[in-house]
Formats: sequence, structure tokens, C-alpha cells
Amino acid sequence: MSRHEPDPQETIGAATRALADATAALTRMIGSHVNQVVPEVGEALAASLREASRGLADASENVAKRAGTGRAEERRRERVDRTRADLLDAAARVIAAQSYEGASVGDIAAEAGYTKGALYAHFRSKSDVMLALARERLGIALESPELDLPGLTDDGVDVEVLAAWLAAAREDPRLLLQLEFLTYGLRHPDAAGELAELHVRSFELAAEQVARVRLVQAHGVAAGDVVPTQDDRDTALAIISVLNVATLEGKLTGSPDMSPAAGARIIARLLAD
Amino acid sequence: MSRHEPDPQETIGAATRALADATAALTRMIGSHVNQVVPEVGEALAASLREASRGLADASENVAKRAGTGRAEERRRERVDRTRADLLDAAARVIAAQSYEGASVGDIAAEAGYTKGALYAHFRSKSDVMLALARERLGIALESPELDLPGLTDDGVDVEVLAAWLAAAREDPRLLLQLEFLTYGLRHPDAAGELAELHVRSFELAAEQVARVRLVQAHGVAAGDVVPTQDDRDTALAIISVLNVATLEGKLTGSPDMSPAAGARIIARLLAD
DNA sequence: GTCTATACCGAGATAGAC
DNA sequence: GTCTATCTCGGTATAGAC
Repeated sequence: MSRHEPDPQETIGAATRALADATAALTRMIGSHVNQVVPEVGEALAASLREASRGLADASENVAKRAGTGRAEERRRERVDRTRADLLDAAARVIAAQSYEGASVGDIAAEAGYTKGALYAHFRSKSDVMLALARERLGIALESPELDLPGLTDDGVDVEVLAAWLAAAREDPRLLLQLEFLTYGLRHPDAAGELAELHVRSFELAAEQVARVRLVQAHGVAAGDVVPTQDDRDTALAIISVLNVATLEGKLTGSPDMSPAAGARIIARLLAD
Repeated sequence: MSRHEPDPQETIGAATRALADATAALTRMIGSHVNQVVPEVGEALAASLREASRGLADASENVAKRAGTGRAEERRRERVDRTRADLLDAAARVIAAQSYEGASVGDIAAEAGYTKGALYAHFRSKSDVMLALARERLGIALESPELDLPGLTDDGVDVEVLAAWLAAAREDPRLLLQLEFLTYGLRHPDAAGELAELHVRSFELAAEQVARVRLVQAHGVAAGDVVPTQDDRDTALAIISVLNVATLEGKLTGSPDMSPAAGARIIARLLAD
């Protein structure tokens, strides 16, 4: 083995992941198209691909064991978590595209390259998937907050940059997902409590973000910890609203009055005063 | 007959409507509760009530005919339209409560006091109901626009009054319905065009409303026709966003940061500058 | 126009082989 | 853990009596 060869363990791991992704993509295609023509061929293909994928995954694990890193347990955990993460990712896409009630657990599982049985091994029910998804997404927002707006310079807001960012955000399925979390909470009292808490914490972070930006704009000081004023909180609430509704209204209508540029102007105005 | 007796035709008409409403309400209750205990009793009760309601309606028509108003045709039309209107009203409630995909046509028909068969005599499909509903609601908004905010005085905005109004609006199912129209349009390309147009026209009116308010505040002149500036349009978009999201976020979380008072402050700020 | 009955399908969820 | 097969229920939509 030459010294320039990469770690075989890592190589196989990467190949495993690549094949798993390809399998998922193909399963998705099969689910939506091929089966309508020749179901048995599609199924056989998907099955053999899945088998290959699992085989490679096992090989990867064995290599990991032989390598004696002693962290086989961690690897196994990683693989389990990866399936779960894949399912949640798929759920995010499918639910954003079809709404919670419109999405079926079969759709979600297939989008991830698995079957319903696999999904039910990880989640108790469909609503359990939704809650896990909300925890993950609104939890992520806590570390890298959704209100991470670009184009905020020392002397105001660069409306051009902000507008470009909004134009991209418009295509992001996460926007529809946010709305879905909101309406789901309003319609399912049993989940309302937890979702409310997640929304509140997410909002708090947005408010702090606003407070920070305003401090910089007003006094040129960059503070780490800040206590948002009532005005900052109001502003954050308005920005979140604009982000969610104005953006989507613009996408639906295509009207210049609701374009990303319009959204950027509003946000700039809100942050200015 | 004493001269103080009301028009018998009108009396019977009113009674008919009252009974129809009572029938619908009872059918609703039966659908949700009674059937779980003694299904056959509930069904029989609903059936006989429906019969009575129709019978009274026919009587009303006969009286109308005998009265020789010559507008029997109109009366009939009115009755047909009333069923349709009842179905749409029910659809609004059910879809707001359960989302479009979550609402079943059976639920909608029962909420109106009818059966699925009746609904399908008026609408071709579930999506047809949704589109008709959107036309009606977003069309109504054109005459008495949704952005009919109270508390707008000559020298600013009465935040107290506005907050009280927002607190009431929070419980209004129409808010969730508005969001449903938006997401439905985004998710169903075939309906997107029409929904987009309705949203645009609704927005135009909101913008004019904003322009009018601002003219009064700035110059004390009340103009009938106005041409909204870009700033007015931006403001309208922001207010609509806040109305839809901030209000519902407040309802979900119960946080004082997203209270009706907070929403009122934001709207006041948007209209002020 | 309205109701009852039913065709037909796809949903969520479970059981058991591997 | 994952898949296949299956259960059960409820969905949309239609047919036909009244």
C-alpha cells in the first residue's frame, strides 16, 4: 500500500454512503414511474440494489472492526442514526411538498429509499415523525438561527444582497415546513405545548439577533450577549412574518409588489428605525 | 288578520331557515357524538328532522307562489343557492379546522347538514369546493377588504383598539383559511393561476387602503381614489404578513412577545413612517 | 336535488420471516 | 432493522331510487 492511499475504512464508508444515496434516488424514481410500466422489474432492481448497499455497509463495518479502532459501537450507532436522519430528511421534503395530512408514511419511506416497515421501526406513528422533525428543525434553528440574514453592513442593510438571498429562500422547502409546524401545532392540541416551546425559543434567538444588528448599526459596537428591547422583539416578529408570508405570496403571484426586492425593502425599514 | 301581522310569506321563510340551521347543528352533533352511542337513533332523528325542514321549505315556496308575487323562480334559485352557500360555509369551517387534505367531503357535507351526495350535486370534486371557496372568500375581501383595521384615527393609530381587534381576529378561522389558500396554490399548479390572481387583487385593495390611511395621517385629507406608492405597497405586504403569521404564532405560543398588543405596535409602526 | 348504497383505492398500522 | 404481506378503516367519487 502506498502511503498516498487514503484510509480504506474511510473509502469504503464513503462508497457505502454514495451507493445508499443512489439506491434511495433510484427507489424514488421507481416508485413514481418505472412501476407503472414493469412493476416486477423495478422491484427486483430496487431489491438487489438495496442488498448491495447493505452488503457494502456490512463490509465497511467489518473493516472498521479489523482496523481495531475500538469504536465499532460508535460506527454502528452512526449507521442507525443515519437511517433515522435519512427518514427525517425525506419527511421534510415530502411534508413540505404535500402538507402533513397530504403526505403518507409510504411516500416518506420511499423518498428515503426504505419501506413503511423500516419507518415504523424508528417512529411510533406518523405524528411521531412530525414531532421528531419539528424538534430537529426548530432545534437546528437554535444553533444556526433561521434569521441569519446576509447583507447587514455597519451602516444599514444592503438591500441588493438581501433580496438575492430572499429570492433563493423562496425556493427553499423549509419555508412551507415552518408554516406546517405552525398550523400543526394549532390543530393538534396534544402537540401544541411542545411546538409552542420550540417556537418561543426560536423566536428568542431571532430577537437577540435583531438586537445585535441594531447595536452595531446604532453605535458600531459588536456585542456578544444582548438583552433585546421590546422594540427588538417586535421587529423580530415582523421580520419572521414577512419571511414566511410575503416570500410565499411573492412566489405564488409572481407580482413585482411582492418580489424579493419588496421583502428586502421592508426588512431594511424594520431594522432601520 | 290584524294589520300588525307580519307577511306570512316572510314568516314561513324565516322559520324554514331557522329549522334548517337547527337541523344542521343537530346533524353536526349527531355526526360527532350521538352516533358513537346509538347510531340508528341518531340517524332516524336526523332523517326526520331533514324531512321536516324540506317540508317547511316546500310550504314556504307554495305560499310564495299563491301570494302571486310571480317571483317563484327567484325563490327557488335562492333556495338552491342557499344550499350551496351552506356547503361553502361548512367547507370554510372544516377546512380551517383540519386543513384541505385533512378535511373529508363527508365532514363538510355533514357540517352543513347534508350528505356527500348533495355536495357532489353542487360541486364536481373536492378541489372544486376549494376553488369555489377561494373565489367567494377572496372575492368578498374585494368588497369589504380584510385590511379593514379599526383604531385608525386622524393623528395616528389607536393601539389599544387595534390590539383588541387583533385578539378577536386570532380566534377567527378565516386566518387559517387564508394560509390554506396560499399553500394550496403553491402545491397545486393547476389552481395556482386563479389563486394568484385573486391574491393579487386582494393585495391591491389592501395597498389602496394603506395609501388612504397614510394620506389622512399626513395631510388630513380623505381621498376616495388613490394611487398607492411603492412604500404603501410594501407596508401593505408587511401588514398582511403580520396579520397572518404573528397573530397565529401568538395564539400557539401564548407568549407576550407575540401578543395582540405586539402585533398592534408593529402595525402602528409600519403605518407611522 | 338529495339520499342510500357501493365500488374502488389508498391510508396508517401490525405481524412475522429473514 | 428491514421487508413483505395483511388487516382495518376511511377516503373520493359514482349509481340509482325517490
